[in-house]
Amino acid sequence: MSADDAAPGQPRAEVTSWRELAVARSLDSARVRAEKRVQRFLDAAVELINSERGRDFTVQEVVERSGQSLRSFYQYFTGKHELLLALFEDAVRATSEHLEEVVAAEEPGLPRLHRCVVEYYKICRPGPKGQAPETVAALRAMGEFAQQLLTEHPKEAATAFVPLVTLFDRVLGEAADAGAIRPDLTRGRLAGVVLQAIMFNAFATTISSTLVRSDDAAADAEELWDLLLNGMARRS
Amino acid sequence: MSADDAAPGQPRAEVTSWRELAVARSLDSARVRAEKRVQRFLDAAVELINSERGRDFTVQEVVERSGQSLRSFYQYFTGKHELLLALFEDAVRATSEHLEEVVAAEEPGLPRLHRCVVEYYKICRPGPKGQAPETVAALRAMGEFAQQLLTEHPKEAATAFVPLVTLFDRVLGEAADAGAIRPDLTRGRLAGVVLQAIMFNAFATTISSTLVRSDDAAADAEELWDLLLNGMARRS
DNA sequence: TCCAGGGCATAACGCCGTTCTCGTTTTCGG
DNA sequence: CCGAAAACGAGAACGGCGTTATGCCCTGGA
Repeated sequence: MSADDAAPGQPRAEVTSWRELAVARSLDSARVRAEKRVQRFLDAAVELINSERGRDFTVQEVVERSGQSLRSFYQYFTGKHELLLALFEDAVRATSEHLEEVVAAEEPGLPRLHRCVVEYYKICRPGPKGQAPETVAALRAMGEFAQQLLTEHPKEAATAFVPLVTLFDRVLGEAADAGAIRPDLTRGRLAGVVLQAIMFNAFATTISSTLVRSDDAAADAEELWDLLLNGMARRS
Repeated sequence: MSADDAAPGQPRAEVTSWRELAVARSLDSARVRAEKRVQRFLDAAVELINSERGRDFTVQEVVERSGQSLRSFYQYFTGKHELLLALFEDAVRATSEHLEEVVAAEEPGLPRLHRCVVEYYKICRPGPKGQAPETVAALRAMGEFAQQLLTEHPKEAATAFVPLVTLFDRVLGEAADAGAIRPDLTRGRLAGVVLQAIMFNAFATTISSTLVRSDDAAADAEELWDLLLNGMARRS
């Protein structure tokens, strides 16, 4: 998938001969065409996935909506799994970029971390309220897939989550530098644990709906943040 | 499905005539037979589900392994979904009973809560180490289904989780009575949030495997407990 | 003995992911 | 502009799986 797979092994100086340029340009034009087609599949899938009865869309539907053919689909994706993976990676990337923008407005340290947690919670939480871009909203619908990916293909999952993990790790690092975070916690792991706690608590808000009921996403987000920050122990 | 659907609408005194007794006895015997058959299906499914390549077993396999027929299967279950639901309910029930036993040995309050959290983490965490009864171990393999259930059928999910939620709520209540828990947290919700945090962090340990790697389930359990209890904020 | 119901085996149906075939269109070097 | 090669579209076909339907056997009670 990478652009620079020209040299198949041999170490070679960066001779930019006209010949190579021509080849590269030819390959490039083919590649942009291919990428355009792939993108049409991805767009169609995104439309389907956050279209009310999403998530369990069929390959046929993607093909029809994208105005292409089944043959093309299997020429670009080895299967539905790979499409979902690409979708998920895009959603994670878009989400982390979105978070990056939103969070930049807060001052580094605890306020930024707070905003980060609450905003991510709101993105993951299902509900009609969502003016986020479609690609970001798609993340919501992929909770189930995320779970499956995390358990069945940990390697791929970890790769897909990299943008979000690094973002959280960075923001956590800023907060730690500001002296707001306990210094005895394992850095890298904390980001993952916090991310998971937010995601899955937002995805499934109803595990204790027999005891408590809530429709206030903002309040739930704050409560989760409070729990993550302060823990449940009574201060001594 | 219920046994007492004898009176189809009319209000009737509890006349225990011999006629009704006979009918009841006949129905009872039919019911125990039915329950035996259902149990055979469930047992077969449990065997399959924690048999290495579990989770995605087929209805045919369940039927074959149980030595019964497809027809019988669809006579007792409306579909595969219902089988999974029954399996899940059993797993939750068995797990909460198991936890109840283990936890009874600890003194009420924080120690019991700690044990509860750590033990539940170990049950949910995948891995070769598991001398827990089969029914309990089955819970591990149903992480994906739990997620699906939580998002697509919140009502059923909440019902299925009741035993675990009430157990955790009780233990949390004991700890709160002992003065170890912040009194300003919403009681019922806390149980659900804690349960979810443990479950999904145990199910998917690898979200940040690009940063940190760990094979020590006990240490991870303690770390999660520490985070839940004390939060990530530096003590003032 | 008879017969009705429960149960088994198996075929069949529909959905869906995936593969294959065939005929057409597009691309690209010369 | 041409011709070969690659890409593409439309749709049939295959296989797995959940679900339903059919036909036969075996048992148990009148």
